[in-house]
Amino acid sequence: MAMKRGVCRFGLWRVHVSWSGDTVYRVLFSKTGEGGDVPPEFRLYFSGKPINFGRLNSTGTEEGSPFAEIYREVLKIPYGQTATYGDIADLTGTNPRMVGNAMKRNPTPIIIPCHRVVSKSGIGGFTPDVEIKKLLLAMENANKSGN
DNA sequence: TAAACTGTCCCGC
DNA sequence: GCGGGACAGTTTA
Repeated sequence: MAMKRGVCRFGLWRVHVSWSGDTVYRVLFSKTGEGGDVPPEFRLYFSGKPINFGRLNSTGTEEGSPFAEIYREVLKIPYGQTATYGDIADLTGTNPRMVGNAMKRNPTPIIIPCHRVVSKSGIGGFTPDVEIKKLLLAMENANKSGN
């Protein structure tokens, strides 16, 4: 199956998705770009629907990846809720620094909801821009309970 | 308030 | 192929 590439709008940002069928290979944020198809889950999610991406597979989460266990725990965080780096570190038997590292290396943000992992005393960080994280959390918080 | 701790990836040799 | 530095945090002194 040929890999497709599409762009979905999220506020001022554009979400570039490389995917094929029900597998997502890469999710990137930028301020430019348009056109192409993205999986329907993305359009629903960015339109404010409290959906999950359970149908979609994403690369980087398969066994063998050093961060697989961390990603697996992050995937369990429900829509509209957050966990701290320390929580994930505790669950996976590593340390918070490692969790932040794993989030940064995460090839498919949104699907792996790294924006739901926050610092114990703040929002933490986000690549390429923490502003995206703030927007995502605000959106989920506004829609999680029937709006 | 400052420093140690941690595991992995990336870059330079 | 190997070694040093960097990193989206937390805890302790």
